[in-house]
Amino acid sequence: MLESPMEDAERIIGHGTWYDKVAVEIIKKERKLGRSLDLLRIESGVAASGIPHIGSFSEVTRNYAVSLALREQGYKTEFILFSDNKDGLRSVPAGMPKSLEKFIGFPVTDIPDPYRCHENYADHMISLLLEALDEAGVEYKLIKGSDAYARGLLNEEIRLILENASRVGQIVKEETGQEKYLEALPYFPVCESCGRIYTTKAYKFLPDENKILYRCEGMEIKHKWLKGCGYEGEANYTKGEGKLAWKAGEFAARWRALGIRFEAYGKDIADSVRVNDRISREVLGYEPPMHVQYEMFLDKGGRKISKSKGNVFTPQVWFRYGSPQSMILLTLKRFIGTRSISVEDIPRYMDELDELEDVYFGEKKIKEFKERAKLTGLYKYCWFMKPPKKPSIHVPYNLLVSLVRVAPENKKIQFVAEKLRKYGYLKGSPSEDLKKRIEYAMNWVRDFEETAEVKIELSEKEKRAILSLIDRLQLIGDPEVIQSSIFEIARANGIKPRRFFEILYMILLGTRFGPRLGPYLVDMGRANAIKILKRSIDFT
RNA sequence: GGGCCCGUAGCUCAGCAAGGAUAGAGCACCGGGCUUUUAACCCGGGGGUCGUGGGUUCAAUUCCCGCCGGGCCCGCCA
Repeated sequence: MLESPMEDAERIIGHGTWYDKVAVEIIKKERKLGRSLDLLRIESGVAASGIPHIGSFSEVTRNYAVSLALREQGYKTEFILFSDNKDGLRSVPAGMPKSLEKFIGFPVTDIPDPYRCHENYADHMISLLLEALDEAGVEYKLIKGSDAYARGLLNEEIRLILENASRVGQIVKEETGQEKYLEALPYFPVCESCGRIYTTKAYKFLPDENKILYRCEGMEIKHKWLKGCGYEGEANYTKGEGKLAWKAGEFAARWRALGIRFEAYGKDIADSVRVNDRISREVLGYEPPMHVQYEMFLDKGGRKISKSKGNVFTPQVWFRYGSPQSMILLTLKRFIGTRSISVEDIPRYMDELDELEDVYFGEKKIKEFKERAKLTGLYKYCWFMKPPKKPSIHVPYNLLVSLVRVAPENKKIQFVAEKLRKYGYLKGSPSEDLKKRIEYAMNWVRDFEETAEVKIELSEKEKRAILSLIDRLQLIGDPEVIQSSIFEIARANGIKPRRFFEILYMILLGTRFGPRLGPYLVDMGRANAIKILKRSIDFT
């Protein structure tokens, strides 16, 4: 039984992506619960303790895409970015100053910014992520954990959780086997004496005074014992003098306080989410948001990404070689499936985005309706529903790279543009977008394909040939004449032209091939070429 | 110990969510075109028991279960 195209069309949900499907499920669930649909909040929790990487970025884009899908279906949404800036520093991230070690155990919002450009360590870290999100066009409302606690946003939830601490402890034990919270309260006060947060153990709740009694005992962090200072004190939770334990109710508290209806999470925190779902339901009386679990990105390693900053694959690194939309494509096209990625994959995503654009603008025909809808939808989500009005010029990334590689240093863009015109990709002068693409390719070549000048062994015959080419170059400026001179010189010296070209390319480009040599020598500047050729003779 | 993911062309992978007709791409390989070298680019070609065994179905690469192989996460904290 075959479906007619029309019937097929009616079956497409939203824009045909699974984000649209998730949105439908959220609505279905909320209707069933009878909750208000006036404003649907979606949350993304972001860490502020390390350098934001591709995973942090995708955590946000994936949640954001769902909020857009809801909006596309006519609902009002608000996308919340919750910065976990009260988390303690557990280790010094690779590439950061060792001096930070003395702050291990401190809430990251209380640690000074080692680079002194932001108010504190957490603000510095989160600003790196926000910068990338802004460039990508994500619209969000930022809530810092420190503000939320200080303003008392979670007061009611904290009180409920502390009043029912034994129930919470029981849930944690049932779901994870961990018995810690059967004894300790699920709240970490900041030690008033030493300033650390993970070293304290909360042991008594005084509901009438909004206070929690604690001792600064110390705790095991990453297999190392972090010593406490022994101080005994009291923390007022309504003033933000501490925070809830992540695993034992903090998520749940946020969900209820903010009315969160959806939150996707990485599989690394699956246990915490499961615990929090139960706490939300059983202790706070709030049906938890719908979830989707996504897989992690793994670092393939490989290329040197950044010598100084550790080997973190950050959005900033991506933006050196590819557009924000190409990275969004990476994060949105699939949810499941652990993927190993590295910078080497960027060209593929750039090309794939171009292909999606072709489908979107009808330049590439896809017969099957559903397939077309899906790809078009994905493209729109890559632009967060604000796709360009006109298609851009699509040049395969590796073509740009090979053109840039051989382009003379001082006139890269003109050289590449001229070749592209010749190849039929370009009419007239390059657009801003194309220039940007050339820039990506330039960064790529500069960072990964910089060829050291190659020393090659030259025979006497070959040296003579190069010397006579130098003579010609000093006199002749016509590219075509130079081109034929190369053949003549090769033959005159008993060298096969093919071999001579190879030698010249090795000397000039470090490769055995290259662009048409006559024009190229002129493009790179004859004086420059002469200098390099002379040096090659001196080498041997 | 608990949980998740992957297995599709020589290689890297897409497709699988809402099952549908000869299963796709890039690289590699082979042939041709273009450039007075090469590369690039363009056209064409070969190459697949979709890991495996069952089940559901008119129909399974797609859904369900078992098995084999590879990997990841959690089991402190976040």
